Amino acid sequence: MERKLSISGIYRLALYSRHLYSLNKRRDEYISSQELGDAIGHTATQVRKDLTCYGSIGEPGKGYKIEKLNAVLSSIFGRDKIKNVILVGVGNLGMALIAYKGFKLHQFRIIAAFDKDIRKIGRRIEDVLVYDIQDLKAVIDGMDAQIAILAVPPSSAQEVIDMLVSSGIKAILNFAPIKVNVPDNIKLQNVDMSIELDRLYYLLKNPF
Amino acid sequence: MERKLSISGIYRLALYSRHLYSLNKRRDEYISSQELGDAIGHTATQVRKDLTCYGSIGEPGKGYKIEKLNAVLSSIFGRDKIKNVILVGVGNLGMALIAYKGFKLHQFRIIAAFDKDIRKIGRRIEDVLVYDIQDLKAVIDGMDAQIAILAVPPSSAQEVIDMLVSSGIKAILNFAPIKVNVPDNIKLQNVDMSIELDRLYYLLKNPF
DNA sequence: TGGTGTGAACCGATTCACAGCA
DNA sequence: TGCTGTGAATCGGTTCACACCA
Repeated sequence: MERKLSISGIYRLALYSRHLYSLNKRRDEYISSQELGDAIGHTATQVRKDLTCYGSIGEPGKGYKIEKLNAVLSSIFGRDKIKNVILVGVGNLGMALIAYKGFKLHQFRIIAAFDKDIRKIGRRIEDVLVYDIQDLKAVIDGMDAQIAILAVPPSSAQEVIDMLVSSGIKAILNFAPIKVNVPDNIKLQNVDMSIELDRLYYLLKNPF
Repeated sequence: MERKLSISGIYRLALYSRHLYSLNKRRDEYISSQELGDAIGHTATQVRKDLTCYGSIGEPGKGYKIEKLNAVLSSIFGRDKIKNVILVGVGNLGMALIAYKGFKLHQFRIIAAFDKDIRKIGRRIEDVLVYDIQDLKAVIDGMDAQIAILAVPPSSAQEVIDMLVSSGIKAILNFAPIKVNVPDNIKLQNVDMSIELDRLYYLLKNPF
């Protein structure tokens, strides 16, 4: 049980886990690092390096026992339990996120939404109730939610982040295209969709 | 005009560009690598290294002339012109993307949307007309669009990608959580929102 | 003095090469 | 023979240290 997994290693681990999920019903008992690598677009060596972080799961000459590997990865990503998530910002993006099937598929469940717009508060979107952002702390107090998705305009992002942190949220997925600050002990992941377009445009204009 | 910019370097360059935008009206004529670095969360050295890729823009003892640096970065990211983008998949996410202000802000404009659902075809969402995906090639033939945003379910992602490629699209921003294959000359950028949650969950459970 | 530009050193991640086990 | 596990080599990106310029 080493502790030597790069940031992109986590990414790959999640991809391995998903791939195993997708071939759940397959008859083969084993999968090789080569096949797993091909499936997600990485080298066999890379796969083996990543996987040895969690002990010697593979068997020389045979490969990785699918059931066993699946169990290990599922445990790492908590696939066996439902993970509660809250959403702040019920605009277009927020609503799309509530409806997004991908979260449910991986056992993430949005259990509450928050907004500051009176017209939205009290509404129910796909079973998710929208609360007043002012009641954030009170509402999530009894809920076991450590992760928040932030889909508010850039102008109020930092303010809401501070509220989340003081309400006990431990990890934030931020969609606001702005640099926000969080204390060291809070995990932050930014998704900036328009900057991805910038990158594509750059690659388009600067071929190499 | 070196050609030595890492993949994350492009990212940072876009951030520099945005920061300059945000202080457009500032009186200072110059900005130092230190200040620019602080603003986006990187070191001054990193900023200087990144910027020298595009020639000696800075002035020793003074810093970078904002106007000049802004012009260089704006040119790199085509901030001066409107860039046409098409969207495929008008579900919840697709609609949210059409409404997303961030794209407009950076001069990306969605000029056409496509879906295979009869009920959606012909509708107009925020000025964007939804076409039949079957008509993809014919519709975009006269349009100057090289970038596509893909927001379809995983099951049809690869099929649509192939259509996009054969219709002349050169870069794709893919929101479908699945590994898709494109020819070498096509630029691809994946955004997988649920895998970001996986990562956050991992960081939460494996503090280091 | 204050700040850029840049070769050299460093460091972390990936790849190579191969020992060892079924 | 086939495939894992892993030290060693390599690669690329970041940081350091400093020459140089206003």
